[in-house]
Amino acid sequence: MLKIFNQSKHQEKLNLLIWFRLARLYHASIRLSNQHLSQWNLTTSQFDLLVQIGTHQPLSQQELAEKLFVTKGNITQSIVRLEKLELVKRDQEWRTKILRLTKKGEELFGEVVPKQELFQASQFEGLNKEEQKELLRLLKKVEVHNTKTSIKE
Amino acid sequence: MLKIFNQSKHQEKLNLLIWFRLARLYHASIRLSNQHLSQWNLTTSQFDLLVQIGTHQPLSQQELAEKLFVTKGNITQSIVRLEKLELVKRDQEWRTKILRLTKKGEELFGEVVPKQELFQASQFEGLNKEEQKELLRLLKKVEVHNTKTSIKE
DNA sequence: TTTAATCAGTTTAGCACTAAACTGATTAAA
DNA sequence: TTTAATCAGTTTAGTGCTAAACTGATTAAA
Repeated sequence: MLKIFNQSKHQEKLNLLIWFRLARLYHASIRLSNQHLSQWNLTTSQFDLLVQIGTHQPLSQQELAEKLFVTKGNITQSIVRLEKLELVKRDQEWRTKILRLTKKGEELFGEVVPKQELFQASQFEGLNKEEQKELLRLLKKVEVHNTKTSIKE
Repeated sequence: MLKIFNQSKHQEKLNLLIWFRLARLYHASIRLSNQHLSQWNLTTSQFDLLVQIGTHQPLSQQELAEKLFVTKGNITQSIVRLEKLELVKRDQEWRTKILRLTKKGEELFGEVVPKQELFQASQFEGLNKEEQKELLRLLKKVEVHNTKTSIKE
C-alpha cells in the first residue's frame, strides 16, 4: 500500500518506459510471427490454438479458453474457422464439445510447431544466457506481483 | 549467423518461456488498463491516440501512424471514432490532414493521462529500482538486436 | 504538355477479440 | 414435480487491426 505513495516521480517515468518498450516489442514480435506463419496460411492466434489442442487433446472449448486466457465466445468463433480449414474436429460428448486435431491438423502441427517455436525463440538470441534467465525471472516476478495484488480488489 | 546454430535445445526452451511470459503479461496488462480506462469511456488504443495527439499536436495522420506503429488505414478509422466523440478535430491543410485535440479532448487529456500513466507504471512496482532498470535494459537490447537483424533480410 | 511516379488518406474484406444477452440441457431445491 | 440455479456453448454488436486496392491531388520526367 505504502509503495504506491512511495513511488517517486522518477520511478514512475521509468516504469512507463518499460511499459512502452514491452508493448512495442510485443507488437513487433507478433507482426514478425504473422509474416513467418503466412507460408502455412496461418495466423499467430490460429497457431496458438493448434499448439494448445495438439498438446492437450482431447479437451473442451471451456478448457481451451482458460489455457489461452480468452473468452468462450472467441473460442467458438475461431474454432469454427479452424474446422472449415479441416484442421480441428469437434465431437459433442455429454454436454461439452471435445476438440481434437484432424489428420491434416496433426500433420501441420508436426511440421509448423518446431519451426515456429525456433523462430519465436530466436527473437531473444540477442541476449546471452544469463540475461535470458534474468529477463524470465523479472517477467515472472512482475506477473506474480500483479496476480497477488489484483485478487484483493 | 553462427549463433542460430549454436543455440542449444535448452536455450530454445528458455526463450520460448520468455515469449509466453511476455505475451501473457502484455495481455493481462491491456485488460487491466481497459478496465481502468472504462470509467472515462475510453479504450487503451483510444488513450494511446489521445496521448500522441496531445503531446505532439499539430500532426498529420501519417505521422501519427508512424509514432504508433500502425497502418494509415487504422488511423483513418480510429480517428473518425474520436471525431464523433468530439475529442479530436481534423483540418485539411495543403494535402495533409492536421490533427488537434478539441477543447473537450484537452480537458480529458489533462484529467486521464496522469492517472492512467500512474496506473500503468504501478504494474511494475513489484520490482525494485535496480530490477526495473535491468528489465528496461534487457527489453531495449532485444529490440535493438531484432531491428538490426531484420533489416538485412 | 501529356504521361508517369509519388504521396496522404480512404475503402473493403477479413481476422481477432470482448461484453453481455441468450439457448438448451442438467442438476438441485421447494 | 414444478421451479430455480448452473453450466457449455452460441450469438450479437461493437472495437481494433491488417493487407491490398483504390482516390485524387501534386510533382517530375518525356
